[in-house]
Amino acid sequence: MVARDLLGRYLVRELPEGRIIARLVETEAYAGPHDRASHAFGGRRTPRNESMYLAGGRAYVYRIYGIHFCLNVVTGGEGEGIAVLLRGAEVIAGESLVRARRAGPIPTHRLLSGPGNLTRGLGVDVALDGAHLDQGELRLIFGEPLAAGTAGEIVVGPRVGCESAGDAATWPLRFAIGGHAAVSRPPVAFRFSASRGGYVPP
DNA sequence: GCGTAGATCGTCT
DNA sequence: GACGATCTACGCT
Repeated sequence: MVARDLLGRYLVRELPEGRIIARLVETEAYAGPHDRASHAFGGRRTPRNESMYLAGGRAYVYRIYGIHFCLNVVTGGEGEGIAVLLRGAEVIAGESLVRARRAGPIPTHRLLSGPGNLTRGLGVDVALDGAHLDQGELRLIFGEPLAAGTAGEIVVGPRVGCESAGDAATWPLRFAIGGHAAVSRPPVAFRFSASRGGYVPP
C-alpha cells in the first residue's frame, strides 16, 4: 500500500525564501471509484478533482471549508482516481520559513500536524494542483522506505472526517508513525498525553 | 482536559 | 442553497 510506504519519506518545498524539508508521519488513502469517502467515488470527474485522475506522482490540491487546503499525492495510474492525503509531517529543515507562515507560539511538533496545517506551513495552495512531484517547487523524495523498528511502529486506523461514507468509513486506510508527536489524531490504540509530551499507547 | 461553536467560500445539487 | 478528507478559540469541568 502506497500510503504506508510514504511514511518516513521526505517532502521538499522550494520557496523564494529558501527550502523546507518535511518528513511524512501521517497519511490517508483514498481508493478510487468504489471508495465512498473519496472525491472520485462513482468515477465522478469535475474540474476540481480532475487532477486526481492524472498518472501517479502528481499533486491533487483542493480547498476545504473555504479556509484550508489539502494536499494529496496521486498514486494510481492515469484515469484511476487513486490518491493519498498527506495529513501530517515533521519539520526537518527550514523551520523558520514554516513559522513565518504560521502565527503564534506553536510547538515544533505541531507545525505541520493536520492536513490544513501542513499546507499552510509549506505554503501549498491550488497553484500546485496537478504539479509534478518529482521536479519543481514541491517534490517528494522516494529514498529509503521506513525501516521497521528504527523510526517507530506504523499504526493503522479509520480515516478522519469520513463518518458518513458508509462501510468505507471503517476501512483501515489511515497510516501513521506510532506515537509520533506530529500525528494529528492518533489512530486506534494511541491517545494524546500532554503530561508525557505526545501520543502514548494505552 | 474536554466539548462545542464559528469561521468562510468554492463546488456541486 | 447546503455542505465539506479542518482548525482554533473559548467556556466548562
